[in-house]
Amino acid sequence: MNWRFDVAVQTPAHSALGDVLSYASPQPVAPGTLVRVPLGRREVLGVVWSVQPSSPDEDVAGLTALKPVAGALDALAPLSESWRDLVAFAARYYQRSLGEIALAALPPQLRELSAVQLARRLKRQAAPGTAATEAPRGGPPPSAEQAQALARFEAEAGPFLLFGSTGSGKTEVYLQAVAALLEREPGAQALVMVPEINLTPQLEARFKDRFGTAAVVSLHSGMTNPQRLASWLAAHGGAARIVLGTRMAVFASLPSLRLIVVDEEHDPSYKQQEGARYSARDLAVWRGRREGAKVLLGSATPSLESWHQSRPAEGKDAGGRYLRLEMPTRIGTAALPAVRLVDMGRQPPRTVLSAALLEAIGQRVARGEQSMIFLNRRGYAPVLACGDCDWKSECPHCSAYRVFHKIDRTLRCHHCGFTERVPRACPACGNPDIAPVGRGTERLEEHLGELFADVQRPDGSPVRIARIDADSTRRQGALESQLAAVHAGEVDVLVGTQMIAKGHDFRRITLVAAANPDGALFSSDFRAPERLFSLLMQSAGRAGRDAAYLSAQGSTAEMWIQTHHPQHALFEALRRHDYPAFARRELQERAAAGMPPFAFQALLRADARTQEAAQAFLNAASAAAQGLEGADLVTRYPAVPHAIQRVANVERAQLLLESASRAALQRLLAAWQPVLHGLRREPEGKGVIRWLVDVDPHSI
DNA sequence: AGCACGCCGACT
DNA sequence: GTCGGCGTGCTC
Repeated sequence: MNWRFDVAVQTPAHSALGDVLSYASPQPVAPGTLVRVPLGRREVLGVVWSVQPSSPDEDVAGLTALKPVAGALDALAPLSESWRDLVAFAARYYQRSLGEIALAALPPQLRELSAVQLARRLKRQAAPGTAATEAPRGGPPPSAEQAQALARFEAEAGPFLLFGSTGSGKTEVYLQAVAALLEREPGAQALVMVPEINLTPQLEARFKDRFGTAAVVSLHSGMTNPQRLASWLAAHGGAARIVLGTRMAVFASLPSLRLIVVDEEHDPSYKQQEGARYSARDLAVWRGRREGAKVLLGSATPSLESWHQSRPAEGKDAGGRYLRLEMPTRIGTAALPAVRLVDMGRQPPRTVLSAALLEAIGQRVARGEQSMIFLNRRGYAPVLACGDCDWKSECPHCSAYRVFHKIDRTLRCHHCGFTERVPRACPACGNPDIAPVGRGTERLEEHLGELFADVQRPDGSPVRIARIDADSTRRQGALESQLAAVHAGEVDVLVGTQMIAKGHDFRRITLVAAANPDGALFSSDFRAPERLFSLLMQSAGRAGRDAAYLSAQGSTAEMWIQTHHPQHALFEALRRHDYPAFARRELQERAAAGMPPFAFQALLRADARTQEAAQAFLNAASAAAQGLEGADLVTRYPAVPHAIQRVANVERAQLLLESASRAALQRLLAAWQPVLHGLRREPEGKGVIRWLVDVDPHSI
């Protein structure tokens, strides 16, 4: 008897190959087994998707003889059917090949290991891991709100949206939910996801402290390949009770998965922005339902999708599918910071930091407290311009300005990386008077130094100003050491981009300011206000985290916002820390405009040498979509240039699809895929470098 | 995507 | 005479 294996291998997204390739084997294995198979001249790792008896002369895809499987990694338990379902769903939903998702979900080192090496590795790992899980240490007694949220979590099926303000103790709820699960079911597994690698160490410490070192493993791209393999094997073998990780962890093999936590579920990092553009949060919800695991999404500023999905039943509306748990009170800390709006229209022209804000920061410096100022623009100035002619520091390769970095006197393109030394004089007219326009974090840092030159700390020493952004933290470990300096009180005023807004528990910061957040108010990106609100709420949460410190100082926590639109509803809601009010308004606008979450979107993007070629491909694709299944329920917009039209001499264009029916959109995308592949060979596809489909795109 | 094969310019 | 440029095409 001979067997035919259909195997998922890492076939490229744009190849004409099918989802699975067929191989022959004299022996059957269970689906989900990892195998090595020949592919062209190389040998690659694959996942067996199905196995069936076959005759040796069987004809598959025009081939008369199948190549034999090179070997099976059968020391490893096969990947479960539910895992394969998750991979298959993600591949289908995000329009990628099965093998691409499946292989990306496995630790990279698995590709290099032979069956023998793997077996040895498994034996080594199994030995120490057999120790029984330690009994979890008890946590602090839950607050009334936490207890109530936990009680509902235990009683209902979910999925749940835990809406808890910063400092309300969401993490403690996660810990207790996991503790209750493990007490009831000692063999169960929990998956806990966070948006960023930087946030895993502190969370890992808390979980290990509660559940013991052996029970917890991490899974993220900052780990070395051997570490990742070890964690993955511990999860797959069931030895790890708790897996902490970033979005990639949603694909971890977890045979006894019973609980999935998605912390900061609104965070854009959950959406992968290259390759397979999946949303780990959405896949977590899907996976939870498929595997019967409870799903707990948590945020102080939920995504409007999740907020809408968790709306209570009202009148004729049956409500959303999620259950909302609310924890409005900040515990163990002072009240939320007072929000002060500064009307920049009433300030002298060209004011960078208003007199009132400077005064407030100065007072805090004098008291030995810390302040933090956000500006979402790194570098010294976003543009350099000639005073005589109309020369500006455009990037020759992109449709964007190069940013002036004073530190090394360079003009740097933040899109393609093209860097040159700053010219001595205008390259166009020779005028030596070329000047920076606008402000970045570098310039703000310098400006503050001048403004506070005479301000003294309590001990009479000069004020200490520091900056944290992608430039200051380029070196390995630089972020950690700079954060440590802030924690140690070695900094009085911290300037930075949004990277300092997230998660850091600074105890002595009492004032947070947003220098210039107006850009997002009238952005062409309809999600910009949502991101701004969440960023400002999160930033506000950095101030006054330690109530004891505040009262000892006789100080209060403040969040300052400099804006030309102090009456804007977004700031009004922020002033009252009222996310529900913000969400209500925003959802009304989205509903009226027929935008997500009231409609579903997908983008077709094309990159080409010329904008015409990119658009020609998209328009041909759009025309070819006419009449395909689902097309009647999907609106196809005309092809337009991307917001940043040219990057590294590649022209980019995109076409938006929108439908009130997710199913119709999915049907159209599925039917479109072969058409798009075919189009590349046609004259319309000439000059197209690549194309891609982005389902539920984040920025359009 | 790899990794071949394949057909034209400057070097030991 | 060969080393090597990346264009085109295939992988069960």
